[in-house]
Amino acid sequence: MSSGTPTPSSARVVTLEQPAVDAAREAIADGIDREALVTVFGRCTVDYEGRASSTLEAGDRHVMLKPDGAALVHTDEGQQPVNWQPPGCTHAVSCDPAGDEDGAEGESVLVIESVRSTPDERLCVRFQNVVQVSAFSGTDENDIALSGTEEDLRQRILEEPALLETGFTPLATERETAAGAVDIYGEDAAGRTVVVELKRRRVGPDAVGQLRRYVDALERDLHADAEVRGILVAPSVTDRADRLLVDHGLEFVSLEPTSE
Amino acid sequence: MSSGTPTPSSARVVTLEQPAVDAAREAIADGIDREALVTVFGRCTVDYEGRASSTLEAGDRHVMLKPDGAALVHTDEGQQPVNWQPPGCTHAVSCDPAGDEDGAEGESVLVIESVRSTPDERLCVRFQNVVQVSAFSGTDENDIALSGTEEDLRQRILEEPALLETGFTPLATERETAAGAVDIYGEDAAGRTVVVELKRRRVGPDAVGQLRRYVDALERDLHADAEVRGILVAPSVTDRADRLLVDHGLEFVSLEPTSE
DNA sequence: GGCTAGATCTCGCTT
DNA sequence: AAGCGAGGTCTAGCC
Repeated sequence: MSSGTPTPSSARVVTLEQPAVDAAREAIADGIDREALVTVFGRCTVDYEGRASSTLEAGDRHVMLKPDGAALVHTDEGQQPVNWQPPGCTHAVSCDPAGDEDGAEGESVLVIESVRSTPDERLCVRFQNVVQVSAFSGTDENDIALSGTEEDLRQRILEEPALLETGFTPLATERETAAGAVDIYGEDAAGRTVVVELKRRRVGPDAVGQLRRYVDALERDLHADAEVRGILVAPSVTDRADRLLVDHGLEFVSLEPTSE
Repeated sequence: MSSGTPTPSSARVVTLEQPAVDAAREAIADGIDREALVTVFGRCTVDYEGRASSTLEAGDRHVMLKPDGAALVHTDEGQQPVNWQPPGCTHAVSCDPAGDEDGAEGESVLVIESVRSTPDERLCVRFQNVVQVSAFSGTDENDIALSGTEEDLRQRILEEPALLETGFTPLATERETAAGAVDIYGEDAAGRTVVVELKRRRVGPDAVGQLRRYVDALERDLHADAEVRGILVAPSVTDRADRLLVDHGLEFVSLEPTSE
């Protein structure tokens, strides 16, 4: 399928600049129908109601509607969208009479709504001015390959258990306890039960609490005076987390997800 | 400053469709210089190296470069970008000889790099085909107004402490302990110290661990046999969290951030 | 659908 | 710069 020359992309775009409201509505509706990725840039207000509720007065923003139902409203700042809707929403576009101070005007505004249920949530973007509408179609067959995750750290220990400590033997991953699944369950050189909690980066008090719950649960499960060791594995810990570890008789081993 | 008619937006856009590599490079560089919000859609590969590392083979994606240094790479699926760079990065755009199988070709590809330090991180997007380049300029003076947050829940209780329980008296918010700041610190009708942990939504085991740490820390701080009550306030709790509450002698009060 | 925990979490705040 | 916790977190996996 692939040749020496780059595969010519089948990607397409339809772009409108400064469109009239109705032309914008049509282009957006068409893009949604064609399952394109639709973007709209212009001056708009944004209202959200659902798990919480929010309002945002007029400003120039970039709106992205994805064919899977996701919606994103971006300002010129921040990595995160100022408003959004998760995948699974239904996008709708329409024209409304301008609901401004002068209701008698013949002007109309472009309205984009993204709605979902469970939970009921609605995002409404009203454009006073549309600067650009684009509808992108393309293909993306490839998934991202990521390394340096907690899963990599787990693999590293399973392949070389001595990294944790000499004589450590992993017996299970995701072993279930009354408090939830343990990252690595095993035993030490002396045959004592070991619970290992993995974190890909420096950890704070939360991770200690997690490990503590697993150790407590296992000590009950395994009956009586069973001694269960809890080991937190991470690149490093904060001071407060370290104090908590000591207070609760838990241990720490410094390891990173990947070697170097 | 604002009149009866909608303020004409000063927002502008420069759009190129199917640009030659060098024209794309120039438009993007110019947009970055002008502190515009720049978007590029086309077939690209993406490489990331930093806190973790990732690679992504060719596909059609939407790239957004923000003037604050943020970079986002979106596919047609998901609310989250497949790759990104946080605000504070430096964006750079250039043309490279096509690094494909046939190195002798005169073709060149468009390369966008976003780099930051602390931690050292680099994102590199290589476009085989550029379908559209846009550079948006606009203004956004307004901040979002959000309600239904934990802060709203706090205000609700401070204004009507009896919502927690009859006779409750708040004494401080964000009261510092050895384990961190407590959401609400107060005392009950009998004069006993009360620690309140707030959550805007249904909570699991984590929140119980948090409350537990605060109560433990205060019992040590306040000396000896001081009895400290810990109350978790949230709309609801999971079964496992409820069991943990009971096990550790903690209490639960059901409250939502806003009244209906 | 709910529960649990991870994430290159991001973001804001405080030290 | 680091620590800490909130978030409309989102997302994946499992039950």
